[in-house]
Amino acid sequence: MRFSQGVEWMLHSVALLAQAPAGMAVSRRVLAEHYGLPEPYLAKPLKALVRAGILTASSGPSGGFRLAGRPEDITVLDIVEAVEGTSPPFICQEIRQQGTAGLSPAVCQKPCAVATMMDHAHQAWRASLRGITVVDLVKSTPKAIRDRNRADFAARLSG
Amino acid sequence: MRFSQGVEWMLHSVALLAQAPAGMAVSRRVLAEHYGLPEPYLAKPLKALVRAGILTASSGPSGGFRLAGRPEDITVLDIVEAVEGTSPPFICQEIRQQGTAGLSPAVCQKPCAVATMMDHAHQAWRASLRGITVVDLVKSTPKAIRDRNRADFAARLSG
DNA sequence: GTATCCCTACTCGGATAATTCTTGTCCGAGTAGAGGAGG
DNA sequence: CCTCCTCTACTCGGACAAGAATTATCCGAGTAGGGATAC
Repeated sequence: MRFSQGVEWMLHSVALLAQAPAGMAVSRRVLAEHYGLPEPYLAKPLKALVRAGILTASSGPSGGFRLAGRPEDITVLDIVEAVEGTSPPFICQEIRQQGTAGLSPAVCQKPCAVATMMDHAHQAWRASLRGITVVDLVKSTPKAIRDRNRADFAARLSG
Repeated sequence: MRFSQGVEWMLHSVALLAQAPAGMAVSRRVLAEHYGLPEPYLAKPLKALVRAGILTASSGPSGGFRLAGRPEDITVLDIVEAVEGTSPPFICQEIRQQGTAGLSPAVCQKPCAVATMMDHAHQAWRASLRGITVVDLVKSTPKAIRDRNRADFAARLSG
């Protein structure tokens, strides 16, 4: 059980987009070069973020991606679920209703204890990620790096 | 991102094994018929539980699987991690060290904020599952079902 | 009647194919900006 | 000098292969129990 790499890529990319000057769009190519990632495949998770309403995309020269809303309103959970999907990792197959000891559907109207507890754990995981916003992510990065990113963006705007 | 089906199978199977009379071994075939599962493939996750020390296996007639320890000492987390592995779903690839904006290893001695928070969420998930034992699982099943399981095991012992 | 031996049949364990999902890649549609021509 | 038009080049989006992990399956090694036999 492992998350796709797109999760890490998008968490870092969104944090980087939050550091861009207001109104500036960052292209897929710039993101790929910034982190040394395979550029074509970045399209897949980026598109997922656009569909989820986290990013907006614009075409043409000086086009690219930018945040759709305020960084303090975007949680890490939003990003992770936009890439990985909202489906929980554990999906009850109701095996208690099958086999020689199969239970009648009448008895199984309430979810079984296994499914309930796995769901509780999943909600605990979600709550942990929902408590962190993109602003928190940016604040956690060392100031020297943020300064360098700012200078990098400024150079791109002028050049 | 989805758990393998073996997780659900083993959670139910261990709960069922906990209801068996002391010393009685339940074979793979009985488990498969009980839940209507593909019998040959049950071997894989069952073997994982044996390797993890949760179950013990015995060969020959009247052989099968039984709990290795007391049900109150076996947590749900033990079972899930025995089947799925202990590797966390998010593994930091340190992309901040790559690309044109790659950071020097000296700056990256402390894990990045993304990895730290994903790990916190994973630990919250583990803590939730660690708080539930097999005894809790059995107690959560309706009494009528437990009685039927007990009668079923008794019939198997005599017949 | 009892103890011993053998044999059958049932068990788990590892090695082996088919399928689904993630990963990686390519090319086409669309658009904004730059440059040149005309007024 | 200003405005309009065209053209270029850069962008995203969807469709297309390759590899890996999960799912599913088979057959062989080992063992415990039952039955027959000898004492």
